[in-house]
Amino acid sequence: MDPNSILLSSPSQAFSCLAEPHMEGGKSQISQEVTRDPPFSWSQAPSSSLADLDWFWDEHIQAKRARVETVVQGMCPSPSTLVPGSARTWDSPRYQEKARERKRKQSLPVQQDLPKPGPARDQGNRKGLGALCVREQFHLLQQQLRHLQEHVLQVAEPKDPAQCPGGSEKGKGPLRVRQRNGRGPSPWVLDSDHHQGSSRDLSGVEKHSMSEIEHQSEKPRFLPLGAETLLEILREELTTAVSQAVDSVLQRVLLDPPDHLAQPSRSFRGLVPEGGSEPSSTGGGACKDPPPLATLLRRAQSQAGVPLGKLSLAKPLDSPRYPDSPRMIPKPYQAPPANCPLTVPSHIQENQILSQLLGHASNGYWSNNPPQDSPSQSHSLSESALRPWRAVRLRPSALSQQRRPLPFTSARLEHLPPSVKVEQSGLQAVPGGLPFSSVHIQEGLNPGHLKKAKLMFFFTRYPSSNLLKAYFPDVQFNRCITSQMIKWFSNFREFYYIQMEKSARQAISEGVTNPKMLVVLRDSELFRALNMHYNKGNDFQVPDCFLEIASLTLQEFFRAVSAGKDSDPSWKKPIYKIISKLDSDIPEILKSSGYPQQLFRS
DNA sequence: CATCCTCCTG
DNA sequence: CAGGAGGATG
Repeated sequence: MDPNSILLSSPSQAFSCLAEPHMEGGKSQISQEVTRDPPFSWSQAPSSSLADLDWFWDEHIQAKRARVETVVQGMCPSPSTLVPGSARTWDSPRYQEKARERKRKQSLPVQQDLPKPGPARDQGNRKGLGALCVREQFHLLQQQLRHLQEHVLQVAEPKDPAQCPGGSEKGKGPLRVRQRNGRGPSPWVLDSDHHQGSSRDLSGVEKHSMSEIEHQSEKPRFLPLGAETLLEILREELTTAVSQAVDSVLQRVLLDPPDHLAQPSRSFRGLVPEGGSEPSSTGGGACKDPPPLATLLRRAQSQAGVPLGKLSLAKPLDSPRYPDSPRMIPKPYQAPPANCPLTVPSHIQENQILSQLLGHASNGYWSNNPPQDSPSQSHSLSESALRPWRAVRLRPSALSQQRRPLPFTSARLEHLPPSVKVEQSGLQAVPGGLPFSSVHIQEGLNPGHLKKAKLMFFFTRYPSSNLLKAYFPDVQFNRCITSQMIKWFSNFREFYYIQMEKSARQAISEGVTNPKMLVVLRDSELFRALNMHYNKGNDFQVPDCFLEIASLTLQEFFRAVSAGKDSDPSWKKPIYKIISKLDSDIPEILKSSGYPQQLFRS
């Protein structure tokens, strides 16, 4: 549908048709629109509306509106001051809306089995073929472990036993240091060229199976504080690194035959045997191809970098500050090598993985500097005071600098081709009951899981239960747990959509007419609200693809409301449907079993 | 019948 | 966020 076709010269105009008591006219118009909308045929408008039903729906709608309204008003105290004519938009005349609303005929359980074009759908797992590969991978890992161990030993060597009475500081010291060193590449490697020696703590590592590393908890008592600290760090890092690496390798091997290295997507296309999941056409893409909006996205994408001609609306907003560019500076996670992660030989990747993991949080998602956007935040503060709907902004030229939504740095961590989403339930179930991935399965869900789920929401709004199982290997799934988690996402969605609708309406009340003008930026009100909700503490770098989805959602709401679709009781359904198709792949880091804990130390 | 989704409420 | 209702789907 051509966005321009729904553009209205003024927002008030958009709503005037609702406000005016054109009962008949309005109704037919709506139903027409709906019916001629092929993709959303489910929102068919049964034209049979009884008089009493009208009344019923009037109240119903009123209630609903009131809800949103209160929310909006909380943020937009005096919209009328901005656009005089728009004040009455969806506010005052809401009774008069011909509540042609028929029964809550909302079909479309949206997600359900919309064959998620996404990679993350059910994949068959191929066992057996990978045995050889597994071996190979293990060798590699072991070698790497050996190297690491060498470093460890060097550092671990007791310098002067007498100096260290005992690890009184053990609790805090390591943690502090770890946080400090969190980013850089293996810190200890740098200054560890001395001290040969052995700590019983680590000497046995190699002999035991990897998973046992975790159990080697006794710590060398007589190490100098520095060494002890390093040891502590190392041990933890190694534990997570190894388990993660092993997990990934296993997953890949189990799910993907050896030929996966060269042609990831191909190898999987043939695999998707069951689950009605259609062979993902996305190949390597993160955000799957969104059929409906693909063009829109692409357009936006192609527009990026092209100086927009008339941004008269935006300019006033931005001019007070610095030019847009600073805000657009690529975030840390715009990893350069992310381009060709899949073509890299696996062992290289393996190395990178280990070093990265050991380097801790070198995947750009973790922002150790919470005030990441501090510069812009300070601005937006004052600015938002002036502009209630700061949430939306004209599409800046630099938006979506890296349009390919999935070039996260973490791609380097991603063994699996993006299109390969492990959909099996955890690794515990690995054949042969490998001792690895000694995940401490626990009964219920803890706050860590909730937090993780929220972060996952940045990538997937409609996760399947299988996906959830795959990403929470340390959770013993049962009906209850599954439902609860699904409920979580449902709640997330609710909040998300409410925010979107709110912002869209605000934009409309501000006189915005072109949906393309609406864009969610990191310093926008909307973003802050979302970030606050899903990423309290800011310890995660919100992926750009989420911003794009958010922008899209916003635009869709804008269009719908502008077109008066919101008089249809199920007017949101089409939007839900669209959004449900735009789930992205979730980076591997989020899958690691030990993940929740890692969050809490930051 | 089971599962999931939205909406509403507390 | 959890519960529950009502509806859709397979």
